[in-house]
Amino acid sequence: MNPFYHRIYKVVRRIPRGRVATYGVVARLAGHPGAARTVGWALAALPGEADVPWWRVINAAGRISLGGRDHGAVLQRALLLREGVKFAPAGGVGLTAFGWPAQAYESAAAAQTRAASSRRSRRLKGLRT
DNA sequence: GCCATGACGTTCC
DNA sequence: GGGAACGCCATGG
Repeated sequence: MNPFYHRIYKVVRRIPRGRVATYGVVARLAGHPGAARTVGWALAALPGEADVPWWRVINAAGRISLGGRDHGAVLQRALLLREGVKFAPAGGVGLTAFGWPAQAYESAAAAQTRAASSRRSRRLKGLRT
């Protein structure tokens, strides 16, 4: 297990129940600001039986990123709901309310609104618009 | 060692 | 408010 992954997992384990953190924040806390993608990679490598609350990690928009990859998105939403995390009608989580650490989202609220969702699909699998 | 890919993020148009 | 581009980092071929 690489130290990077270990750092990431350690940070994720620190996320309190009923709270969520973004990939970017986790990456920052893990000592690798900007390595948000790597966080996703690390979480994707989780066996599932690991003691890491991966479902508490979402993107900066406050949304679940799994999408159509698996049906994991449904599972993740269910797990979060079970912990008391409420989803907005739009399908997003209020990071200013459930984000952890809260101080990391005070100024990030504006950004999340703007970057609600972006070019994911096209660049992801070559799907053109 | 270079190229392509991905559970992301921020900024510009 | 939605879409497109660019940047970052680690992994796999």
